[in-house]
Amino acid sequence: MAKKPNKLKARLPRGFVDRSAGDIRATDELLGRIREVYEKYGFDPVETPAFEYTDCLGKFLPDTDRPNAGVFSVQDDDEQWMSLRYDLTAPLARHVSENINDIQLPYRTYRAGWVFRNEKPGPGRFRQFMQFDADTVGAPGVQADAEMCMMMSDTMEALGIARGDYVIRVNNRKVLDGVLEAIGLGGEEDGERRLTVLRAMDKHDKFGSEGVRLLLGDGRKDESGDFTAGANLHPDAIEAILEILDASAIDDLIDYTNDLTFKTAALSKFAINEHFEAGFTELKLISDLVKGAGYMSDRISIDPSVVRGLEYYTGPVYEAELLFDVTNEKGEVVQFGSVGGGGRYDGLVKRFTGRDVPATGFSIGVSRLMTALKNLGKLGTADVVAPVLVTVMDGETAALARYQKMVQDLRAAGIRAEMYQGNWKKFGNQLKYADRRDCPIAIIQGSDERDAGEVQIKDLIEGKRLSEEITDNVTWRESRPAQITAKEDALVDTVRQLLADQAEDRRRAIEGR
RNA sequence: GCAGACGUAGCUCAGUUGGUUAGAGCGUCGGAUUGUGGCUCCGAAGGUCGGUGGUUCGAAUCCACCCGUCUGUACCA
Repeated sequence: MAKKPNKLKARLPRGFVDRSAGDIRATDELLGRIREVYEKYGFDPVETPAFEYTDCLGKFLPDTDRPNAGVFSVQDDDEQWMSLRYDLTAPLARHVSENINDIQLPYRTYRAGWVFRNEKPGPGRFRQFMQFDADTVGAPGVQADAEMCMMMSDTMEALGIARGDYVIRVNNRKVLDGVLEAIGLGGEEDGERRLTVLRAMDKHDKFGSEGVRLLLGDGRKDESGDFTAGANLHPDAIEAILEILDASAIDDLIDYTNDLTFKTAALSKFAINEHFEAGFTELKLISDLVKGAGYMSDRISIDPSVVRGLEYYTGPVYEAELLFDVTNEKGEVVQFGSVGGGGRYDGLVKRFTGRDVPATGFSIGVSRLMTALKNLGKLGTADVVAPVLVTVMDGETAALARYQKMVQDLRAAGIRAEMYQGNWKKFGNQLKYADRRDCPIAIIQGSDERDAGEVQIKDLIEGKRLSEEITDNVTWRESRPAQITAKEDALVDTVRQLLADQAEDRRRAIEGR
């Protein structure tokens, strides 16, 4: 037997997805609502390309065959390495630096875009995803950070997430640095262990206090038997860090009525140092600013356990967390974590310009947020009605022109409409097409109707309901359920009325549920 | 990256201790019905059994390696 020629296998690279009409419409709606908030705060859009020279993106340098795992990189024909952006912050720093003389600082700007990460994909975790960022560049004061927190809060509520269903948690890198210094990890040589401790703290949500205790101590073995080395901290230091993680607000840890002192048992064994105090002062200021503007701790909460962006954040860091349960398609509650975050990055522009250009900003994970909102039913249910289908019973040019005219009249009246573009000779297929496409109405005009100056208008939704009561095909066909005859010049008005009735039925069905 | 589980038609899955031509349901397409969706009936298409190599008279089945999916974990700007 002759082997069949190998057909090309149609396949998508792993970690990438095609987006459906529903996804695109839902995303557009989401982006629109976020944009409205940013615009109201006085931010302007800017867009940068998907590719950047690799060295401009940050820590990855093109000195090996592949610049690094984590980024998608290619070599240009002049042999310079370029990479797909993995966030929107580094490209913004490049844009500002390149145009520093033309940009009026402080520069308030927002942008949405696809970013790419070359890492292991998982459910709800892709190698291409969308972020929507806002940044203020050239603003040194923490009032800029406070504004970012308030804007994140407003954004959550603009998306229909009720107050109490989310919280913006704020911390400061300087506080964490101070704690690390206090427990004896302040030295140059302790960089790696500091990272280990911070990563362990970041796992608190996932593993709980006991898991973190292991990671801060000897290490932890996961359920597959794989072992993660620990930070080997002194037991007093471990307890101190766990006190921080278990606190829900900074007031639980610090007594600042007179002198600044730690309240809790283990932390009290350590001294408050300069870093800690500087960080704490900034946090207190942010707290006072947002409270002054009416944002209480149910919206923006100072929380010393927030760990983010270990590499480049220099001061305040903040993240938006959802507090309601998010379930997956199997109905299981999933660990959702944050849907957005940011912080102050005073060093990024300086890398290019040598000038101190302090900046702060945050990023919303659009794809993640959309998953959560979809499960909450807060988005994407604004259904778009499929087009009215004008069927074709006669392929003669004059007849086709007549059908086209009907379609154009409907469109001119603002009604989505299309003429059947498949093989018109099989009429049954035209209605089958309309049915599967969820068309609300089909228009039929054969020679009989044409001679009488009439059209048949078929309510496909009502017809589908009636079909449940009819069991034999002859009756089904001859009764022509939910079909009315109208004069051709009344086509648009009749369709409009029918669509309005259908919309009313849908509204009632939703209310009745 | 590390550890484990899994991989048979478009989808969900059968397939005996290794034994002839690998099956079912759903879906798709065609017909009954060339001017009416659904139901019903009839028929058809669709498979390198994830890939490669090995053991064997003989492999979907046993072995090795590779690829992919899922779970956990590491990294995550």
